[in-house]
Amino acid sequence: MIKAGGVGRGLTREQIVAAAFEVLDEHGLDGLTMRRVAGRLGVQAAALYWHVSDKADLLDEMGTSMWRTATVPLFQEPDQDVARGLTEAARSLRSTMLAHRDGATVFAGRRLTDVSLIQVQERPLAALVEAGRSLEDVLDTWQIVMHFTIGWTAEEQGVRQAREADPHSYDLAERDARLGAEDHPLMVQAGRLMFADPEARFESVLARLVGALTGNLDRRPR
Amino acid sequence: MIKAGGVGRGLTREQIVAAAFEVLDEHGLDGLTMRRVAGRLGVQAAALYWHVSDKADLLDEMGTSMWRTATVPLFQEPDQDVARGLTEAARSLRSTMLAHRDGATVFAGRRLTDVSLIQVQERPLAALVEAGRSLEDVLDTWQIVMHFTIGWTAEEQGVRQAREADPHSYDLAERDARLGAEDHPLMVQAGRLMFADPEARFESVLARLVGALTGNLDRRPR
DNA sequence: AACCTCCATTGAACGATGTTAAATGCTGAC
DNA sequence: GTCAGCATTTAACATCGTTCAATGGAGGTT
Repeated sequence: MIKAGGVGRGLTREQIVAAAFEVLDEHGLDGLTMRRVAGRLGVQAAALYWHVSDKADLLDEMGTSMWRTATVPLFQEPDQDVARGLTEAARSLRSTMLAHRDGATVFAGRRLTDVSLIQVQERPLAALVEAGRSLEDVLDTWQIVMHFTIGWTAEEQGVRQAREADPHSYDLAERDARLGAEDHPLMVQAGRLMFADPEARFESVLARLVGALTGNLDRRPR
Repeated sequence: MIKAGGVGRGLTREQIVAAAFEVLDEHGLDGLTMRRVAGRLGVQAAALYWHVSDKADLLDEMGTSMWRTATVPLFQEPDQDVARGLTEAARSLRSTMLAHRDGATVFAGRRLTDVSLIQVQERPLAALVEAGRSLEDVLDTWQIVMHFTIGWTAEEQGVRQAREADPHSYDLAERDARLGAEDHPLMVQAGRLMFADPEARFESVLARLVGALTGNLDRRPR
């Protein structure tokens, strides 16, 4: 039997994770089964358990992998501009989550164990501290932006995928009717805002958040 | 057979949801099975499917229920103080999620369908708008705080439960060793900050966020 | 070249899960 | 007292994660 890697010699954890992402993108999180992952590698399901202790272990590794690719840009020389550094990090995290079906859900639930991923944060944090802020301050800012980005993207992706599956599901007129449009004018208008051009809206809200957190004194956005 | 409700008359969706929460608190999200929920009601698993179309449907209903109790305080006459209104909402949401095992995970993943829960937001949003802000502005603020709270609480609860299961798992000394303490002084110090008194830390970060979002912008024209 | 050892995978099975279909019981209206 | 239809049971299916003994094979040793 020819192995997917081509080289033929035993599986690796990375190959399994890669195959798992392919299955995820194709069948979604509910369709991500050990047998399917194994099948894609030309192997029986039980073989995976030599390299991976659990399905949870595999999912953790997937989350870790996403965090790894999301933080790659942060390895570049740290940005002196605090606001821009935060913005870049948030953008990168969002796009890595959006790159995979159910990516936000997979990422959000997992616990990242790999120490190197914690170590990654040393440099960007140091850059912020050097900019004259306390560590606690920097930590708060960092975590606020990260958590906001994860939560935001999770919802954005949920809406996206529900729309792809059934374009009718977020139909505005129907929403208005269900809502009782005349009694809830604000929510009607809010629907217009929330479901239009997610890219632009994320950028706008992110700019607002980062601006508020870093003190947008010299900022004249756009 | 005596029904759990006591009245004996057919099951209700609410009873099922209540039983599901009991199972959730006792066995966690992984142990939340249809048979166990049914068992707690003195009923066979298949009986649930008369009232509930799916397990996903049940989970959605659970999320909706949590959102409902979280927004109860917002029904009181809307707070004129924008900052305090946001703070109250965030606190309420966090404590509802913490009230159930894996509560944050259950809540975060779900899609809320019940229109009344969207309608709830009309009043607090109106209060904010009346305070002289644009709807878009208010919506951004609201969503930032909500998403931050969800993401933050999910992580907080993850750490909490991991510690309960194995107090060793977040041991600081061990963490330092794994990290390479001398090479990552900031992350060492960060660990001290992050894992101490979650209650106080949430309050502090929330105050910081709400302050940044409302404080300097309150009087500023958009 | 034959042996042996150990790593990696197979084959087969187990229990549990979500879900469905038909059969059955029960209740309230007539 | 009969009947319709709502609600539940019984029984089964496919599939899932996971385990375990058996097996294959590659590489070093003799």
